[in-house]
Amino acid sequence: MMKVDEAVGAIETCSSTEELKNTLQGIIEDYGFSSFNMLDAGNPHVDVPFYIGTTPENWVSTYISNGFVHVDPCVARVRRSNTPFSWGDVDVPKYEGTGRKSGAWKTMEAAQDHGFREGFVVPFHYTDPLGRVYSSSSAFYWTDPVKKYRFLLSRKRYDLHLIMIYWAQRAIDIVAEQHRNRQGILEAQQDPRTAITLTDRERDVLSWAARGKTVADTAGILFISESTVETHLRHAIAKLGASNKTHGVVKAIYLGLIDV
Amino acid sequence: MMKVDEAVGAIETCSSTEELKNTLQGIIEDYGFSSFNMLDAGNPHVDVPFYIGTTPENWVSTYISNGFVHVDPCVARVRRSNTPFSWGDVDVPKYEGTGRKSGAWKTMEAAQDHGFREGFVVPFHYTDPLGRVYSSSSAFYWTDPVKKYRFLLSRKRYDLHLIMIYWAQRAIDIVAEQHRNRQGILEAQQDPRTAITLTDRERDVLSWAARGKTVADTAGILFISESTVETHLRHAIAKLGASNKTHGVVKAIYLGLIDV
DNA sequence: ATTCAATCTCCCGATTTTTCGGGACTGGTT
DNA sequence: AACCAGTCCCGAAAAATCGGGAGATTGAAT
Repeated sequence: MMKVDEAVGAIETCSSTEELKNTLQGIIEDYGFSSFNMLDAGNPHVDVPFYIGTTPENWVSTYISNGFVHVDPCVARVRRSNTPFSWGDVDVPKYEGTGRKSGAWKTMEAAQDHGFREGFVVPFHYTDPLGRVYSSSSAFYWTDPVKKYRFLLSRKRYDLHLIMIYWAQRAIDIVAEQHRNRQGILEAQQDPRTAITLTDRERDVLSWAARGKTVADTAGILFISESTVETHLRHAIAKLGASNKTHGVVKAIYLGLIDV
Repeated sequence: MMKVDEAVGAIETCSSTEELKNTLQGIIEDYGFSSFNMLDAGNPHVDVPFYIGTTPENWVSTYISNGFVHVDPCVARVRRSNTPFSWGDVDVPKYEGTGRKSGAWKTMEAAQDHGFREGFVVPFHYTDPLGRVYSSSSAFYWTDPVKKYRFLLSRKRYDLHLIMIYWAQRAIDIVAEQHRNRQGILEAQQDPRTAITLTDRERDVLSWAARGKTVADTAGILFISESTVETHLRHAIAKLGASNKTHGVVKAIYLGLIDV
């Protein structure tokens, strides 16, 4: 079996989502899983979130058409958790044999019907270069006897976690890069000669401006006069080639010059 | 040397922050590091963030009294990254040899002065059970020759990453539990990502504002009166709970409501 | 020791822009 | 009928922008 650092190395050399998908499929088959998928779990109200995976088409379409994203107990847990878990460990409100089945219950039942006896889910929370936060859910699907799964997991749980973290990261990077290339937002500024450098104070006033503070507020916070804040702000806006405070703040954020 | 799963096992049995601290100190000494710390890196405007670590008291006080939290390039990188890195790989705005030193440069210089030759930083982004998102920065400090560090890292980088993830998680869990006991249960807030819906026009005016356009500019572009643009802007700012145009634009970007 | 450039600090006055509180009319949808 | 999105207006107060100027401090280079 492939070692963890070999697996991660293989993942990190991938340059397309297709390649990435095949690489991971190879790795997890090694461990005994049948397929996997990874989806953006950030927003419960989106019907068809971002998705990559190798699970059979009929399972994907069942999942989507039944709106399981909204009720899947695994996805719900992923949003509030950081530790990997098995399907078997998720507590689904017991079906009492009477009344209506809960959405969570239906989801798990449908997975069983598709031959998935167990699954290993890895939550991954991450920030993009703008500092925006996302959550993703990755699942490995198991079709063999559960007993074998238990044995595997007792020994390889951390390996799987680590591999999935690096895989998810790589997937995000590739998608983000494609998006950047399509939109052409952030080129140009790579040349160190033209690179913009703000002073500490300029960054300070921009950061506070980004948080909605007025000049007067910022002056109070930084313990300097309003005139000084205005001066820093003017210099920063000029350096950034922006046309006003709002534009300056947005540019600074996109260039990674300030955090908010 | 302790195996990874043993280390993680040891971490997961800890029940107090003190115990946790000692456990990790033992583990990293095994790897050759001198000390470590972990701090909340959520936002750059907090003076004394949550902190646990074993770094010498004089380094901690230097770090705090100089306000390095605000300018530390490692912390800045952690906020927008998910992959571990070494201090040596952080690009500090080159010191041009003239004028003042930037805060980032001063921070790295001070670390050197305290005998830290290298460091390994692990970002960790996580959600608590209420769905709130945090970022933490963990650093392992190295005082031996750098060459030995490079060698260690080439072989143990993933082990260190994994250990730190589980450690950070355990630290958060313990602190959260103590906090709950003291303060009672905090109510979960609505996820702002799903709660706010802007109308098409509101998004339009915000997008143009993000590009630096004034109300008059936007009115010309959208072919509507200035009054209308103002109205849309006011509504958008109110919906976003922002305090002015700049704040509104920043919030909208972070919530993924507008693209620029 | 001197010079130099960058940074940080502060002020003035005039103009432009934003912000805030109202209100009002239209055209769809539910 | 009620609601929402979109459109438009008024007036006054608050804030930002612009283009100057100017002294203090700092760290590096000659």
